[in-house]
Amino acid sequence: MTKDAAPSAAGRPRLSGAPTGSPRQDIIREATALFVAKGYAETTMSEIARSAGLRQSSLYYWFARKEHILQALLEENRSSLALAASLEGRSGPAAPRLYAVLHADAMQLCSAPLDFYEFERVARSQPQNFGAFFDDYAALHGLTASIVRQGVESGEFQAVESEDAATAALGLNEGLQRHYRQPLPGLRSYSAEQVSGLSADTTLARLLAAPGKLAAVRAEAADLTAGWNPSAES
Amino acid sequence: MTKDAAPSAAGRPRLSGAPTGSPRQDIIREATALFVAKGYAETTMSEIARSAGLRQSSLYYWFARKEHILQALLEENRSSLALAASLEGRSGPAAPRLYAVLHADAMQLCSAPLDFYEFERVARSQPQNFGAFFDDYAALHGLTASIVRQGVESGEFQAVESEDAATAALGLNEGLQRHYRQPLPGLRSYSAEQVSGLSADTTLARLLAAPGKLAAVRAEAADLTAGWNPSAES
DNA sequence: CGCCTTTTCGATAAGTTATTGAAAGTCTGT
DNA sequence: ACAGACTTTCAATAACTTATCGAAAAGGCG
Repeated sequence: MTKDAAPSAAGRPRLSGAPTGSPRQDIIREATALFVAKGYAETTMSEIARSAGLRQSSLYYWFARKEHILQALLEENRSSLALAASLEGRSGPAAPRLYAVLHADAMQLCSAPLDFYEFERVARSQPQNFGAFFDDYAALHGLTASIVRQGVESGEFQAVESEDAATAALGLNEGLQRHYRQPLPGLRSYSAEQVSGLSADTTLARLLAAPGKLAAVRAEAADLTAGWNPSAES
Repeated sequence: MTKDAAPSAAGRPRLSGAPTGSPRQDIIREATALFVAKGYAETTMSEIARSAGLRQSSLYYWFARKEHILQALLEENRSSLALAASLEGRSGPAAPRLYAVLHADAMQLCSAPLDFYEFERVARSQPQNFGAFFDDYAALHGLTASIVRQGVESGEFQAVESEDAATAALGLNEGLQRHYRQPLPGLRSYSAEQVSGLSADTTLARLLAAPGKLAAVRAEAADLTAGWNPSAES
């Protein structure tokens, strides 16, 4: 049941006559487009089925629950954690590493198919299926706090409590991604790059012992991120 | 239709025999408790009806749509805007006034019956009914930016773009309220006071030209807020 | 007493997620 | 070639949701 992708032409043919490619991937692709356009809660299984070219009840052959489609989406979005894991253990000043991690996380939050909070809501209602989500978050938080601690110990950063600083930094990322996804009426709207820059700038400006170095930190962070390939890590 | 509160004993008696006090207020009260406990989307009209002592369909005599109950809730939660409006025009240093506004806003976000993002989601789906929500937000943002600008001009703050700083400050409040309402597994949990302090501390530490003054600012802000009564303003 | 207003109720429509058993193909072994 | 197993799809339907409608049950008033 729920095989990954069977390009075989077996099974009852579709009424729509549509060419049955890789149903699982088709469903994920169409669902992603709909989630992006309308959000998770507002997208119905009937709409996904119509887009993917089969009937609503047939969807449940591939995904027993609506949340499982979301779960399949999640597993393609873990790159910022990999970057953080890589940069946490690297030598050199902490500030550019922290900037790179925060900026990459914000960019990922902005470009993900789903609003972070919508994702979190679903994850919380299905803890047994989304344990990886919370594990990843806790790991990212821990790595962020670790980089902060390194910066504090080296004197780059002011003397802050590293766990709280990490919570604030990630919370700022989450709060600001909203302003990219859903600009509030009457306020200016931001691009993903602007949101990510604002968030990382704000956190670093708060932490740096020498605030004048922010521009240099930003440039160094760009070097760290350049050529980063999430899947090419040990 | 939808009268405010008619303590008259007219109308068909309830099957439950419950004493029909002020149905509208009863419904709001019970719905609030359920929203706090389970969230808006997960609370059904049937549950609200059961708690309030009438039938599901009878609810629609008092509130034609589920969102109207939420709308009624909103109108009791506008105190931080009033504080901001009061403090924006006041003389004296900007830092304590900004701290007081941000702290009060965070406290309100934490103590509100509904998660900010859940509220925003509903508001966005019913713009004609929730225009006041967006108006209030834009007003709070404008006042916050104004106080930031005052601080920049007086030299208390670093030279920042005031609109962006306000966006970041409010976004941090919104992002952190989540950590109070729904602590993520594996991370420490915060009280409302801790969340609000962390948020206001973080923003002010980022803005202040003299970071060492944060403790003093915090104390002055407490004085500004002390004895503040939302409803006693011109 | 008959009529109007207020409030509640039951029945029901239309939409949602999810289950079930049957149908309609391909594939495999003999 | 063909019986049986396997894969995939479908229609029907259950259980739940928000919301509407007309009827019912009271009080108030001429």
